[in-house]
Amino acid sequence: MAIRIALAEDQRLVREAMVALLSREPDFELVGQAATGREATEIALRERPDVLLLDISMPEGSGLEVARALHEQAPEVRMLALSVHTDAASVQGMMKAGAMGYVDKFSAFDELVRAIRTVMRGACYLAPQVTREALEEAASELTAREREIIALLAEGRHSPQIAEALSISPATVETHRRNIMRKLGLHSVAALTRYAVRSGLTSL
Amino acid sequence: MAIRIALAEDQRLVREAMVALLSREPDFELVGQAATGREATEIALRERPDVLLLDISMPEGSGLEVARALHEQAPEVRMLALSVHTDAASVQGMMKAGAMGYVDKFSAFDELVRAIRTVMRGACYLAPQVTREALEEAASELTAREREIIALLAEGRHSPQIAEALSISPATVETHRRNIMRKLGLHSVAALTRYAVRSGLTSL
DNA sequence: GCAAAAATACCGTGTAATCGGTATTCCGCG
DNA sequence: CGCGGAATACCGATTACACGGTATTTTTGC
Repeated sequence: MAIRIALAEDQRLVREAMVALLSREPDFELVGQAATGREATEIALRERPDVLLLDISMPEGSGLEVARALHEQAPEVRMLALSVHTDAASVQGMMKAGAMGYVDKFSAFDELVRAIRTVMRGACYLAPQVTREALEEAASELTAREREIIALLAEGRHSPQIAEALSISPATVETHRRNIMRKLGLHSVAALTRYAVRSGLTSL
Repeated sequence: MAIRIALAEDQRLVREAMVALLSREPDFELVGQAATGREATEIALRERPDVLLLDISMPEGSGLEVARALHEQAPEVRMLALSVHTDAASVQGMMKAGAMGYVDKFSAFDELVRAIRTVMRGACYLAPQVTREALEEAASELTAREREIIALLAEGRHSPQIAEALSISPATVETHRRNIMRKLGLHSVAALTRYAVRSGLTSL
C-alpha cells in the first residue's frame, strides 16, 4: 500500500524539486501540496495524508501553528518537520506541537526518505544534525509549578484535588491550568495529558 | 567498513541468540559481550565499539548507570537501550543518560538492525512500541463502538464533537463514556487518555 | 533596587463531565 | 423463539472545566 504524502513548503523551487525526488520512490503517493500554513492545514484536513512534510517557515500560519492545529484536529496525520534551523528550541517546539520527526534541510534526500518510513512505522525520527538536547528539556517553556500541576492533572487528578495536594486554592490551580493551556496551545484535559506523557512529565 | 558492535545482556540465552542474529549481517562485527553492568563499562572503554547494545536490567550496575558513566567517559560510543519496559519514564531516563536509541524487546530483530543503522548515522531512534505501547488485548474488553469513542476522546474531542463525528446523539456518547469508565475503573478524561495511548487506540 | 516573571487568588458565565436511573431497538446465538 | 449484549436515547442533579477579566504578593534577574 502506497504511503500518502502531502508537502507544505513555501519556496516553489524547493517544493517542486522535492516533489520530483519524492515521485522517484515507487510507494510514495503525493496527495497534496501547500505553499502557506493555511493551505497546509486545509490539505491535511481534507486529504488526511499518512505523512505531512511540514516546512516551519511559511506565510499565513507557520509550521508550528499548523502542527498545533493538526495535532488537535487530525492527530492521525504524522507530521515531519522540515527546517533549516537545528537549534533545540525549534526542534522542541515542533516535537511538542505534535511532530513525529524533524529533518533539517542540510540533510541528504535519503535522510528524508528514511524519516518518512520511520514515522510511518510509528517511531520518532530526529535527524543527525538535530541536537540531542532537543529531547531532554522538552517541557522547558513551562515553569516548575506549571509542570507540577500538569503532571498531577495527567495522573487524573481534578483541580480541587490538585489544590489539596499542593496546599493552594483551587482558583490558583485553575489559573495555572489556563496559563499552561495558553502556552501550549492545548485546550482539553486529553491534550494536556498527551503532552505530559510525551514530555515525560508522567509515565503511562 | 564494518560496524563494530558490543552487546550487554545478562540473560545468556538471549545474549547468544542475539549474537547469532547479529552475525548474519555481513557488515556487523561483534567486538565484545557483557553480562553485567561492570563488564559492559569495561568492554565499552576498552573496545570503543561503534554501537553498544545495552540491556537496562543487569546485575552490578544497571544499564542506566552504565549509560551515565559511558556518556562521560566514552561519548563516541553510541548506546542503544534494550528493554522490556516501554513506559515513558524508562525511555526518558535512558535517553537523558545519553542513549541514542531505545528498542523494546518485543520488537522484531529487523527493528534492532534498523535502530543500529540509524544511530550509526548519528540520528536518534525510538521503536514504535515506545511511543505507542501496544496492549491491544487490554482494550478487548471494550466493544468496537466503545474503542471508537475512547479514541476520539483521547484526541481531545468533547462529547458533542464525538456525537457529531459519529452522527449519534450526545446523550449516547455520554452513555458509552460511562460504560467505558465502569468497565475500566477509570473516572477522568486524563485516565482514559492515558489508557487509550497505552492501548494503542491513539498515537501520541 | 527595580522591573519582570511567577505564584497566588477571586468573580462570573456558559459548557462539559460525572453519575444516578431508565428505556427502546437491533442482532446474533443457542 | 427468547435471551443477552450492544447501541441507541432521555431526564435530572452536582461538580468540574474553559474562558473572560483583574489583582496582589513573592521571587527572580539584571
